[in-house]
Amino acid sequence: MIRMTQAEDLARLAGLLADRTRATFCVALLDGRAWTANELAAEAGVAASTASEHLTKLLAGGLVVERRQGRHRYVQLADPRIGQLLEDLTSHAGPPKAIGLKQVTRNKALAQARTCYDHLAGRLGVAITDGLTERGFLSQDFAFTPNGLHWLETLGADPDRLRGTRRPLAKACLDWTERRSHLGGAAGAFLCTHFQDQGWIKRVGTSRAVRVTEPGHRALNDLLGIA
Amino acid sequence: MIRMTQAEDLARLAGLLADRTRATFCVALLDGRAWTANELAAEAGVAASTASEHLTKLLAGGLVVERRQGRHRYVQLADPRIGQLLEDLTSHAGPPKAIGLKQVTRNKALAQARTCYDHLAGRLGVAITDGLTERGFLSQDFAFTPNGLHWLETLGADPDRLRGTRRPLAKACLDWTERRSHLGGAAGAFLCTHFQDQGWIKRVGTSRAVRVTEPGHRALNDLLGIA
DNA sequence: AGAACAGTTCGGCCGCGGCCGAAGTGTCGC
DNA sequence: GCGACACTTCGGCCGCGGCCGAACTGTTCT
Repeated sequence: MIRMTQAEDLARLAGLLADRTRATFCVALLDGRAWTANELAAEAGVAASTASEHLTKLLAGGLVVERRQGRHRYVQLADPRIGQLLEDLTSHAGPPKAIGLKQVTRNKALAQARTCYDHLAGRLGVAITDGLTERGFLSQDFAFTPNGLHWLETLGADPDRLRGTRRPLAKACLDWTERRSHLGGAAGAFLCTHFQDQGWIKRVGTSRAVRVTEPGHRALNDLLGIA
Repeated sequence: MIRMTQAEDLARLAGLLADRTRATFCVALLDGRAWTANELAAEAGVAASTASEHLTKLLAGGLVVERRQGRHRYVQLADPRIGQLLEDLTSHAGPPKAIGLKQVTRNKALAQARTCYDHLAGRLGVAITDGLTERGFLSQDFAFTPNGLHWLETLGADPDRLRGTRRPLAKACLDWTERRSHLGGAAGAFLCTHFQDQGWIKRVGTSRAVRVTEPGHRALNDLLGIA
């Protein structure tokens, strides 16, 4: 019976998500960030030891990948396709009633513009990345050009200080609503906080979605040609 | 914490599939058929009482719908989208290695032409249905016209005998690779066996996929204008 | 009416798996 | 070096849930 194993595989995969704590981990990881084990433990409200065991299972199941770095264990979703699958599942998982407009528009808002850890993702994130590339500020391999560094300075950034940390100045971060890379790294984080400080974008409620304000639309158009 | 409930919903949905027996049920139901409780119990190798409990859970979870008929409880997937979701899951659930070409072509073969219980589904199934409709053999509401009955007789069928059973002669059966209905019922089953007897189609290995032979191509073109 | 059959409910058994705290390993910073 | 910290391993507790057989309801067939 070959089909038996198919059912078993399905059960095993589903079993990984069938636990409150592991599901909480996965939902958290949907933001695309790499989380540490302790952060996830706190998010789900369980002991570190418990979280460690769950992460080992998720890893063995291939849902997440890890990156050991010093005494930290960073974990993130293994593959954009896993993120897609999780989002499909959660969209079916909602309460049977009220499948309606709210969820859809909420998802649309997230796809439109959201934060990914500390920088901008979604359609807005890739639009910014495209704008930077078109203007010759960012090279194809996600490195800032001299012109790009100057542009950052005009916004009030100090490239040397941004580069002082371990963190790379610019980094490609994969986005699965767009299936393309957007700008992460120290520069991505700077732009996100700067845009917020200027009142160009506003967080929607407590979610990860953000909204571009009226002045924001004008500024982004002037700066990067984003309509 | 609103996001908590989201994780809980995900865990609840996954929990439905996280059991060997329920997963076996769902994989079986992927053929689109409505199964009785006993059939499913036999398929999974559990007692009828156990199957009954599982079906109640799947029903409550909205994964399946039931149709009570006499002393039978027919169960089938609630929605083509559920079938889609299950297929997505099983494609991720396979062994980590060998994700390659084989699976893809296998799925393509299934989408192309397959059996759905005892009749034909997939692209071939809907092509046959279209051919019957275009030639005026089948009405829009899936009933055979006088011409259609005569056509069945020319193939060697006995419409009166086919109608003798409880089973409807023609029945619409929803197909989720095509997202349209194809011909089920006694006539659908007759055509499937007849095509096989004539050597027009051949089962691929032990799977549900079928392949149209060379003579089959010619015959189907002559009979129903299927290229 | 009686027998056969499909499905359901209930009680009880059993094992799996999630949880924690305590103790242990490796890393970083002073 | 020492303490602080991130994480892991282990032992033990506990409850949930899957499983069955037995008894029951309701339908169909003769």
